[in-house]
Amino acid sequence: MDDPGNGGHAALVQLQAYLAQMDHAGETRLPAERELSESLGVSRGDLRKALAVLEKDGRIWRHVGRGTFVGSGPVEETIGISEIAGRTNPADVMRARLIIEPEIAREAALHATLSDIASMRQSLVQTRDAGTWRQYENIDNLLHRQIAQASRNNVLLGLFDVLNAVRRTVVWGRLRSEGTRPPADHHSFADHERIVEAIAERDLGGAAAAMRLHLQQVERRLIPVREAAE
Amino acid sequence: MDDPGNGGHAALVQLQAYLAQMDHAGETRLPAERELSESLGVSRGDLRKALAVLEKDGRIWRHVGRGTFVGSGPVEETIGISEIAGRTNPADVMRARLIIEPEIAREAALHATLSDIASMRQSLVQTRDAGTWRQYENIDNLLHRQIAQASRNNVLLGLFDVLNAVRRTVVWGRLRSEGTRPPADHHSFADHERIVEAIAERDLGGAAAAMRLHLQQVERRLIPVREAAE
DNA sequence: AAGGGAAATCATATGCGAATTGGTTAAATT
DNA sequence: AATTTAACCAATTCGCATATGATTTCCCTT
Repeated sequence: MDDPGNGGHAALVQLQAYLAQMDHAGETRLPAERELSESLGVSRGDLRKALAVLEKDGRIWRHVGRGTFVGSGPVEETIGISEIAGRTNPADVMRARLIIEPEIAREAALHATLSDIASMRQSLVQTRDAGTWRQYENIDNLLHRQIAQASRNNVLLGLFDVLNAVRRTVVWGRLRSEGTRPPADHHSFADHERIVEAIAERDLGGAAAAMRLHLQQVERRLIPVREAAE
Repeated sequence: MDDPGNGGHAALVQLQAYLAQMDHAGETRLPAERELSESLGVSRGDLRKALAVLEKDGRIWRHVGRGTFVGSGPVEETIGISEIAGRTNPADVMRARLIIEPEIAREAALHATLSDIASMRQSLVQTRDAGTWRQYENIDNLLHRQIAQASRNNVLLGLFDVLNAVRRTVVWGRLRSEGTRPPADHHSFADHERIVEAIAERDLGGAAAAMRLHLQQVERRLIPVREAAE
């Protein structure tokens, strides 16, 4: 039993027993390696070998400074916007918007309450009254978020917020010339109205199509034409 | 000029000048109110009135403990998974998956490299070899993420990660009975193979359809039937 | 001399208290 | 009477001490 090379195996057995006993208690974090090695009566090296096996097996999860946990690892609690934004570009952001926002509009057409729709219509008026591009963009942001909120699906709303944060980080600084204001015939005004009207009429496909059209207009404006690519 | 009631206006003018001078320097954070009021030679109360005007206008953004910033506010740098997960339910998560994952599969069919596809095929084999449900779920997770990675769109990949983290938080603890292993005729095996094959054949629509079918199977398994709702 | 274990060391993460900052209220001053 | 000033509150950040997993070094046993 004390053969060299079996020490690791013995530690693995003891550790598995410990895990089974602990898993029933609902605890997910196990003691520090220094304590556990002494508690189990095995060397820290052997304990680490056993832990490595279980980690590769996906039964535990280790992280420096935090500890060792049972299960498929503590779900990453927060995600960094800049981590995503740092490795992408405006084209990919638009692609992602074109994928999820039309479907969000579709869900909104299905689930929006009358008060949701009233809020959207109020934002529509405010976009036309915007005196500066900055004001316009704020209200435009608000309107798109109101649509996401009207989907009554907090997961979609959360994904929208992430996407929006990434977008604002990626295109940061790309401000339109200050002082000027959105022209009265700006395409977005009509686009937005079509979207809200489709939602109000519970036209699921129409809402999705209107949103898709709107985003394609924005894309065309943001990225120089590249017809052949599609 | 020293009329009472005009003090606020004077402060607003000075502050706007300060903002214009600072905005060109690229700095987004302005000094603390106590310093700035002394620096501009106005009372803190008047300064705060001016700041309130600019904030309502969307030109600056204030947050306790952090400071005051120019622009439409410092983009929220991190988003908490539990904030999303705490206000949702498995049905909404599945809904969101059904919206974005098929489209991710479509993008993957368009952009996947040969090495991407090879990795997926390897995961396919491993899912069949999984000895426990826990192992199976780990590899299943990996496969879905490989597909998202193959889209070559880091925004979509980031959104997938968020969605995945939310999913794992929402259904946390809903573990299948330990010890048993996935049956050989588990529907996911065939589903996964169809998805990967469609991606390998660059069949965009097929990949999306196969993924949608797969997720609908999973949904049916997770949530008791509710045919009438659709 | 070789192998293995214990201790030292490193890099990362957390916890806590002090300092900072916007928001609010009370006192003081003119 | 009104405004400025100061004091206080609540939320946030920052720095330092501590904890933890990873890695290296040293020493002892055989």
